[in-house]
Amino acid sequence: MMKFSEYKKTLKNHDLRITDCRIDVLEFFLKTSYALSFRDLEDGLKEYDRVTLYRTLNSFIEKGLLHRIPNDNGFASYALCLDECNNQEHHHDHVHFKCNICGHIECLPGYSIPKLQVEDYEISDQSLLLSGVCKKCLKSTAPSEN
Amino acid sequence: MMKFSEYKKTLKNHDLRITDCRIDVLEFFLKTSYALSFRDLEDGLKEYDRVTLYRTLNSFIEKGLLHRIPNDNGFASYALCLDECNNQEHHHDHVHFKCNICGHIECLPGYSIPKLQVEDYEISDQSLLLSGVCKKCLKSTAPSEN
DNA sequence: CAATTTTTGCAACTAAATTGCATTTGAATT
DNA sequence: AATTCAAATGCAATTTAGTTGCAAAAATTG
Repeated sequence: MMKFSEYKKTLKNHDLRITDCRIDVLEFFLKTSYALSFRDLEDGLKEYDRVTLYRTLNSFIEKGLLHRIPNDNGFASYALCLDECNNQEHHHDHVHFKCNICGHIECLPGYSIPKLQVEDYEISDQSLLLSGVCKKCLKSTAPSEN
Repeated sequence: MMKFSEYKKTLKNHDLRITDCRIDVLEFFLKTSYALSFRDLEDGLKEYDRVTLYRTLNSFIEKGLLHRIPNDNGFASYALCLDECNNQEHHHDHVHFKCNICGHIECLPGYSIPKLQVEDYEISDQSLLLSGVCKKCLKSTAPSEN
């Protein structure tokens, strides 16, 4: 499988040096369907120092590879940006979903935020967080119901 | 003026004991048009211990008097709930606005979020955060422009 | 493969938030 | 209004999150 060289290409495209840590972090995000918290990273990649993981997250964000999703519990999580993002510009008009059962946050790339006009205000950015029960948890909690 | 007894009533209605600190915190929120951070509280109410302020915020949230608005800078802010909220149920389908000039976050109670249907997901709550330039800052930064 | 720049890991540090506990205060009851 | 019990407060100590400085290691460039 060619994963490794794909990862390298992705990092290069975002103006990031190729290091073991960055490759592992990138892979972690790619193989996970939901947004990861710092804690998730720390638990999943014990071979790297906390500080290095913080710095990796920050450089990924700075270079447009990740975006930060603030959470009402105070712990932000992070998800891969769609291809539109880069070093210069970030576009995050997509919708996030938080499941109240499993707690995972995910991006809903297919959906975009209905543009709202607010009188007397100039709106340049918007972020929408939905919550409820996600696809997986719906299946596993009520399989017989319908 | 009857403020004081109004405050008491509000606290009682939310199943909260009446204390000096709670009255002052409630008043602070009522007299401020934007959401307050913990820091705002700490600076504005120096007569109380930080710990007490933390606990006051938490009990207000628990009893449905305040809601927490996560901020992308990591510092949440807090705003009074509309009347629908109580001990049992929280409804926060209103819109929040963050001004990139003054940094203040406010609720936009007149606006509600267009209901989004997402296939395979059960949506129970939604929160929309807009950002841009608020009414006040628009006026003060470009008074001659129109 | 040598030179230069960036990244990493460690230790120390700062700041935010929580916990335990003794004391004080609020409110229900007599 | 005095008594009682539960809840709230303040302080000290602690935990947790995140950052900074710096020397060593690794990555890029030519």
